[in-house]
Amino acid sequence: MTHTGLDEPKPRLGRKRDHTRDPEILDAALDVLAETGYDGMTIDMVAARAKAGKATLYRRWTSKADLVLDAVACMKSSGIDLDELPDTGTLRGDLVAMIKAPSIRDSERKLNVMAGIVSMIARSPELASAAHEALVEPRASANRVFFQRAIARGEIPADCDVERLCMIGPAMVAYSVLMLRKPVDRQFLIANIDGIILPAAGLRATTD
Amino acid sequence: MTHTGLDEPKPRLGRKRDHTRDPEILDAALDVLAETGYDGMTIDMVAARAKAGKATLYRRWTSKADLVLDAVACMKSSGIDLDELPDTGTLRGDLVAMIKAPSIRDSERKLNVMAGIVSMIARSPELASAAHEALVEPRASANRVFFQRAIARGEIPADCDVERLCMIGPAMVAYSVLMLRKPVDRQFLIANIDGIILPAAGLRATTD
DNA sequence: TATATACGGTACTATGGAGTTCCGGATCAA
DNA sequence: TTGATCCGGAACTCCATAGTACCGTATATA
Repeated sequence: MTHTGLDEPKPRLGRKRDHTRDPEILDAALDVLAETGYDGMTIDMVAARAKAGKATLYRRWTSKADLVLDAVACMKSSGIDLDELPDTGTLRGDLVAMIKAPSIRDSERKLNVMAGIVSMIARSPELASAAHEALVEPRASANRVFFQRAIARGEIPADCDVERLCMIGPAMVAYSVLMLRKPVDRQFLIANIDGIILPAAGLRATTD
Repeated sequence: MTHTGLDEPKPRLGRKRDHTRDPEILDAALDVLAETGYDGMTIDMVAARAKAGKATLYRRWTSKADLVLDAVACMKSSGIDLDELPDTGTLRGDLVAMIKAPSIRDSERKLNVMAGIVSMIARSPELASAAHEALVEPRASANRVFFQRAIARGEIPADCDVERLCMIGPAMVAYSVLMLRKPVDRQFLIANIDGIILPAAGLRATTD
């Protein structure tokens, strides 16, 4: 919700800027970004999608790059809430509990946004870290909690390579969506958990 | 090496087209593609890199899209040779034998090319299938051979989900390079084999 | 009510790159 | 040698889009 637009100075007179529209505009930008990629996206498209004037966009963001950076950064606060993670008592239960229709749609959208900016990322460290914070880190953090809980419970060995285990799910989803262009479903995610992640964590066939 | 350029009709008179330059030009296109992405790449860049004239490129390919499509398709014949796969007698041996410095460089280049065209792929089915054939399928095919051999030997269960197992390695590499922007090394790949792939295939700690 | 600024919308300018044309020189066949 | 076609290179046209300017209108303060 917070963004880095140039909205700090408080002018004294005249009509106030309608900041309630910022999220709508950023959301429109993300839609266009996911559909056409960074270079295919035009400011006119975003303005039209948000039913706003092009000048309005340039009043709030200095450039296309600035708008995209802000839009990507603002995805951080959507989706996974680290304070409300499931806690089912088992590693498998926690991982499965993360599979919900809205969560699948959310991660698919994030990946399409990622697809639209990957080629930029190599040339823009700012965008790279924004994308990492907003698209990669949230899900990795959630997984980290689950695996550390499982270690604390003695459910899996303490010398597990947690960072590597955290990658498996996101890596398989990203590969399926971006490389194979195959949308993921519940069955795919469950099979990843039971067929790859749990065995890699040292757990054999599920008894959950 | 074979490409889809417009080189069929044999003109009768005058100087012949120097087809030995085609691979150099396509290779230059791949370099630029990997460095700047599809939209960042200009025909002038490719021509300059290949020390060729822009007109020469347009004599051979009808458009930028055509050139890129051909360049991507031609990667198919580089890298993995399905007729010369290692056969060490164990699944782990085969997988480890695929890890070689040139192979790592090759797959890193392929992934950077992929990064440069992902956003196009959603809108160009032709490019999508070319990329799949050249960048995704070769490695998956090699892995398929290894897992099927292992099943035939009775080394791993016959009801293994081979397609899913084939994805793990490429998915982890792609995630590391594209999402985490972390180049892979031998240690990373070995850890993936021992920590994820073999356990998922039903093999416990390595005895190889 | 008067003033200042935001709004959505349209018209404009400036820039960069796709694709074309033309050049002098090189290389083939006859 | 000649004529056709290639080559690398440079100069060009054309178009899309980033970014700006201005319109009439809406909404805030004073």
